Amino acid sequence: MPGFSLTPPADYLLPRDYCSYGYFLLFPNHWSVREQALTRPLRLSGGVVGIRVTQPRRAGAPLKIETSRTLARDEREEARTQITRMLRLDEDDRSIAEFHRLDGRWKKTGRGRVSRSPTLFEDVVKTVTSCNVTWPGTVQMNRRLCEVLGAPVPDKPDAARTFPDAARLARTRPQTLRARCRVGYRDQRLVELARLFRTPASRGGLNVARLEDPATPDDEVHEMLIDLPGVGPYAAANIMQLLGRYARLPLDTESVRHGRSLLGYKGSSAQVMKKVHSHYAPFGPHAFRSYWLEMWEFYESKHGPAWTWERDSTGKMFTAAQLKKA
DNA sequence: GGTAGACCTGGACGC
DNA sequence: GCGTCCAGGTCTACC
Repeated sequence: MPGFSLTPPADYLLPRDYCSYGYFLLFPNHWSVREQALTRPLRLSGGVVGIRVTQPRRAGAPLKIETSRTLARDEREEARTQITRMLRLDEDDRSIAEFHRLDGRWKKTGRGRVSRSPTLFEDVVKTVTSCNVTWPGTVQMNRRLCEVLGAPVPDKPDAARTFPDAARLARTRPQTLRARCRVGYRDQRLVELARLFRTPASRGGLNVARLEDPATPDDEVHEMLIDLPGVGPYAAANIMQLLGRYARLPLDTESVRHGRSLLGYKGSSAQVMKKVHSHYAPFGPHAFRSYWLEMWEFYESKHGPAWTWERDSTGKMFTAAQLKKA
């Protein structure tokens, strides 16, 4: 199998750092528990390619990237960029060290990276499909978006199809999204979202470069995100953490549950949310990482390490009823 | 600025 | 197996 290798940061451990956020369980991602390998298709300028990522069980060991076809040099660079984004290999070591200084609980395990998607568009759509729906619904929507609108990996009919890009989603009829992808009332919003990604900023579209520029102030990024269809305060804060901006907390009903059961807060949902917010405020620019890793540790205490979770049977672990029981 | 109610789907539960 | 209830964040209308 053709491929290439990628040198990660010295502390990088694929199972721990990739299986660190729920999106690792969403199509078209697939984590093989048995092989401890990530597979998924990527969309490159020369067409779709299937990738398989593995790492010897040693922090910092080179990542082995196997590809379903031989890539030209520029395509390999594209794949490298997307994989780097997805695995957060570009997360500044100093940022992780600073986080560990602020919240010493994670230094020993080395946790700090939270995985994401190869593109911002996929992250935004995944966030919108996680709003106002239980986790199995999110799993279903993402699976169907790929099955209905994704492109196949050439010569690999059994492989997952790509996540639809903005161009594909922008020309899909809302009725198709609703009927075949089961996205419900999100149909029109998703199409509008895709159109905003497709339209140049000079013609009223989304300024993606400005959003992804680390020099853009948090407040400006938040303002741009909150204007997007389907994006409210929770989704905006979540997209911000996916952009590497960890100061804001995407608080939802799960946060309230966490605040009550683990942090011992009492009162109305709004009061508990306020208290949860204050609880993580001392972690400043790394608040989200403290919050999220605490939540993740709780899930793992109930279900074992995330790298042992099977994608196709995990949905039911995170229904509201199961979490209440936990 | 704050809030009530609609939006849509799938899981849970009772029969 | 069927019907009903409920969970979930965003958006709009209204005060």
